[in-house]
Amino acid sequence: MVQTKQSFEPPDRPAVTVDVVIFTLREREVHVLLLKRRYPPFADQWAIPGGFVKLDEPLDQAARRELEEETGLQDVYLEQLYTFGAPDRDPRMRVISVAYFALVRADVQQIRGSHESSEVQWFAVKALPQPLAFDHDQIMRFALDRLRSKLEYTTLAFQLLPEVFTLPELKQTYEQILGEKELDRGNFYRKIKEAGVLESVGKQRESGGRPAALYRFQANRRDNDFVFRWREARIEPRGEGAVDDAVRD
Amino acid sequence: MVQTKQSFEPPDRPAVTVDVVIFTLREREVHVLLLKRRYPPFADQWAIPGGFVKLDEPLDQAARRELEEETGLQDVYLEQLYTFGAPDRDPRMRVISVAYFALVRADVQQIRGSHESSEVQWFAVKALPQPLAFDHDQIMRFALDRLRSKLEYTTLAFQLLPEVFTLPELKQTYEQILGEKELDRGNFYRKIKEAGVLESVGKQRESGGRPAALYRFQANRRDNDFVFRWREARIEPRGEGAVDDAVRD
DNA sequence: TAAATAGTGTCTCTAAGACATTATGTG
DNA sequence: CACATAATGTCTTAGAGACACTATTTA
Repeated sequence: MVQTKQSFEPPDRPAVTVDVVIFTLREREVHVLLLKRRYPPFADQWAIPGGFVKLDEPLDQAARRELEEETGLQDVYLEQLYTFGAPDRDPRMRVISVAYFALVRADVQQIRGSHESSEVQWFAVKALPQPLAFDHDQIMRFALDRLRSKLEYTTLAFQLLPEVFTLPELKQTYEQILGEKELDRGNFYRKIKEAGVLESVGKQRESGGRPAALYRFQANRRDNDFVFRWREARIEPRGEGAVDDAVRD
Repeated sequence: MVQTKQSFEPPDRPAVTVDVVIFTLREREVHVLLLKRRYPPFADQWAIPGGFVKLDEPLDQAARRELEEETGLQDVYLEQLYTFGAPDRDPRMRVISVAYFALVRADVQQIRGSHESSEVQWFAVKALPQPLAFDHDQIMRFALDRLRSKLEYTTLAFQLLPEVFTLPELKQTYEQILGEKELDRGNFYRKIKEAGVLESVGKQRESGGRPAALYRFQANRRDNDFVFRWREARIEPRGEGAVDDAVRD
């Protein structure tokens, strides 16, 4: 940035916001948190939580602040997603939005009643209200695509589960996010176990049939290169272009 | 973004710029374009080209404009990289920079003498001036990481090569970007050919020994899922964390 | 003992990696 | 022919996928 010439005063400045797509697991299904707008534009439509970036505030911190305001949660997995800056995305003024997504553990999803907005609600990603306000449908698609593609080669899924979980639960989480296809139990267990990121917690738990063993995620084992890759769950490229390709705005 | 309450007037706004890391191939080596700053801050240091986003201008378009101003090129591969927004990244004021990277074909790298800045120069990525101005070292690292990781599963490399090229040239490009390791010729050719993205241009070309066959990239073949994946060229995770992980600013 | 769910074992086949061999140009 | 580089072929092996089988609980 910043050329050498011109007096360093940008003419008019766009506003900059941070939007955070917050994922969690509820009743074994992936959900996102949305707010209902009270005033125009897009009154009564659902929107991704977000707000202005303060002048002396890092972007990540702004995202964390939003997250904390809406959910009361800290220490959450947070990752910058993409920056959306179409000039007309907010009819009132030029707003550039740096989008983030967050993964919230299933066992701590107490939503603090937001002081800002009357209606805050978790929606299953399979049953999102349509359309969302602004360009939030697009942001949501980006977030889901990113989540899906990173599931393959990272341990992101563990960030959604409670601290202690069973392999069937983990498998179901993967299936939830990757789409409808059912993963092969044997192959799934084999891969996960070979990755060596699980710590057995010995206990058991009821579930109708044979109890499943409980595990904890071994975050410490940094030596592993977490590469889970399931061809069987391969995500077919979406119509408009690949997940992280080419140019968009 | 945008809450329901508060009067919709953000207090003070950060400036927003677009920075573009421009890659090309020169003398078989990967190069990036840098500008030398004439005035403080960071006077006489090299910087990634960039500039302010106009109030009614999409981000991508701002990036293309910068690219065109510096290189005179259009129709170039361009991809948004990441948004950098640390409050102190520019000592003069709060500047949020949306970084892009561009891949310029090797056969059209005539740099237009920029009207803005006296010194514009291509640097081999293996011999970059250090340190760059602002947080541009970080941006550069991001760009290289992204390029490397996407080489594995996309056809990005073709965007750097001239329209007609040989397999040895393609292989060398991969090697250049992925690091020092030499890829196995047999395995490389096999994978590329099996991907079915090459169109033979029959001709030959001198090179000391047996002439290599010429090929053209078959961009049209949209049916393929381009997945090149070389374990032999595996990129070892950098010290500070994986390419696209977790939180940074 | 039937139903339900958890967990393990095994076979096949693809494809990655290593490496040898052949092909085609020049001096 | 020697040399240089291009291109193809072959063997081995890891691992993904399919699927069968065993284990452990409740009704």
